[in-house]
Amino acid sequence: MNETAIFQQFLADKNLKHSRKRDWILEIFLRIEKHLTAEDLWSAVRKKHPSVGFATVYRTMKLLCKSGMCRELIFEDGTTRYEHKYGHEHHDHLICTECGRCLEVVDGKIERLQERLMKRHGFSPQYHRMDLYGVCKRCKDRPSRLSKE
Amino acid sequence: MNETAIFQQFLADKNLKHSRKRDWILEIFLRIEKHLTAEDLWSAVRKKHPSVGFATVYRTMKLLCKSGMCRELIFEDGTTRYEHKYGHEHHDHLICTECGRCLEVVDGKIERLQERLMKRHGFSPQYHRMDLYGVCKRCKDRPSRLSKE
DNA sequence: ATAATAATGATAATGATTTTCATTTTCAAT
DNA sequence: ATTGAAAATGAAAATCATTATCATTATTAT
Repeated sequence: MNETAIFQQFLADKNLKHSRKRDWILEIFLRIEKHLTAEDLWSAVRKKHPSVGFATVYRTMKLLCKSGMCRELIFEDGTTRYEHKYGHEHHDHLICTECGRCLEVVDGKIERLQERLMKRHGFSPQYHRMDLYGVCKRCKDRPSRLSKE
Repeated sequence: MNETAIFQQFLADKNLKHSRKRDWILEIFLRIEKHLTAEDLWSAVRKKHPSVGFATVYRTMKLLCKSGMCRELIFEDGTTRYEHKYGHEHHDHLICTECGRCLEVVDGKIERLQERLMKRHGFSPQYHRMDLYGVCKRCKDRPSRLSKE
């Protein structure tokens, strides 16, 4: 089952209705492999479908989250962004503080140690979030960086 | 040098003025070893000093952050909270999803692996944030939990 | 004490998100 | 295809946390 089918199934299960606008929003969300704000997504959607209001984008994103198609992330700078979840199971983030580039990474050893750390403190592990910040190679090598400092 | 002295020094260095209200806010912030919202802190301050307005609390928290006395954290639920920074150098969080209890932890092995992971991807590590969510022992053992599920 | 400047409280403004409500769509039953 | 009930929608208003404005008050160096 692909993302669209799963979302349709989710709507059916909840006795919600299928709609063309939700299709459009999901379609465009899936096309863009970035961490988008609701605003970002709305402007992308409007280009093709100017009739879609921003409230519908917000409402649809909540449904996409519930259906497992996306995940809402609040970053250190306070922005709320959405990332693809289906087919991107669990991962952490490696974020460049210069250009904002964001890599999805997983490290099995760290995952195991996190679990051990929780258990050592008497916790039953559920989930976690790990964001690692630094300067990416591209930015480090860029000569323009020197003049900044 | 203690927190108060450091803050006074910070103000002096920036040619900012010392004030009684800032003292009160810092004093009460330091007394409460919890992750407080600005609202939480304001109500704690008002109990002793009803003349303090909320804008002053917000303004003072910004200064406390800049002076290294506190750190602003945005949690998964979207709330912005402040934690003590001085004398709590770097740590990660272990959060109970039932009761909200929050432990500060550090694991040297994880720290080292995080650094390695970043370097492997060409990043120069700067800082990171790791929040581990689970159910704490106290909540796990509480019989009232059974009836909830 | 004075003058200059920063700090403050009350209030207005902001920005992101959510809610309301009148209208339009969807969908299942005819 | 038509209908009717329920859900979805857009536009505007409401909300919530936070920040900015501005007239007044407090602090500090002189």
